[in-house]
Amino acid sequence: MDKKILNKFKAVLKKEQLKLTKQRHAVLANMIKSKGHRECDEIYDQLKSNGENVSRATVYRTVAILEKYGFLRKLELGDGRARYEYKLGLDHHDHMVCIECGQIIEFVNSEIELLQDKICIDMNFKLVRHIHQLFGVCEICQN
Amino acid sequence: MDKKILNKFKAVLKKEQLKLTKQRHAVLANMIKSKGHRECDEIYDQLKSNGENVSRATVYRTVAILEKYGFLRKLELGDGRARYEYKLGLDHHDHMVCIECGQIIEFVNSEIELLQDKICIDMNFKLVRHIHQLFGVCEICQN
DNA sequence: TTTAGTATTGAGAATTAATCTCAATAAAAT
DNA sequence: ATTTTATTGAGATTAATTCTCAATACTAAA
Repeated sequence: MDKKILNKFKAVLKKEQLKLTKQRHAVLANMIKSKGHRECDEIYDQLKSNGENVSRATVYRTVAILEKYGFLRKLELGDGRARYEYKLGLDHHDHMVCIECGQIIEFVNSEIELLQDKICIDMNFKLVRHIHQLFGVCEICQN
Repeated sequence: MDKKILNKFKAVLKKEQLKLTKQRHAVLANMIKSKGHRECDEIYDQLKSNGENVSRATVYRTVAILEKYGFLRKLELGDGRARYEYKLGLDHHDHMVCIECGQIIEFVNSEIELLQDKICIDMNFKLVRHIHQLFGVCEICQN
């Protein structure tokens, strides 16, 4: 794992009086390696098949820590399962979701981001995070 | 209940070979009356305490129909419970959610809507619905 | 490096929103 | 009024997630 990331993780853990365990390391490493929009069970299965010993409960717990400290972003796509994507140091984007095939497409629009910030300033709302998801039919599924 | 709305509901039901039952009427009437961002259990409890006989299962079933045909909008605020708001004939808005007190504030921004439409056109994505939620700390909770 | 102190883990139970089942019932069509 | 068809309700079921707690693994201090 990249040393900078690992050091940041160590720093966060120390600050919060948490310990760096094999399991936590494995979950973070796995998220960094296979970028995507991933369910906990998927992460769990993949670690298992790599022979790494991590329980489902620990995956859930770790992913929550990683989200809290900005390593991961949690996505709720409305199908009852949370997804996580690695985000540390990457540019912000939002998501389009195809309601036919489930494909997730990323989009970026800085104008929208600016307008969003402005709304929050105007309404004296301290923005922490946001969700902007477009649901519809992707190019492929339209044919 | 407003006659226009009722007639539209009747038309939808007929087209889908569904029947207009006391229960369906009660759920719709309740949603129209008490506008807000409502959980199914809340709707259920309120109907119960009004002496109206509707089961939890029927509330869930009815709310799904009403969403499908544009009477209601479903909100997923990331707390694992779906909310519904009455929307028929009302202007579109999105939501800010205070992560301290849970308050839901509505906001409107037509510029963002336009940009959003443009993105979809550019990417050849047929937009059906969208979610745009801002999570942060509201004015009151900042003090 | 050993020990003492504290946090973490895993297996399975518990929780919880939402959905499903199916016999009894109610609405619509004839 | 009768027949046909959809709906309802009670409770069982599902499925994602969280919880429990004894056994285990990390960390810091001696």
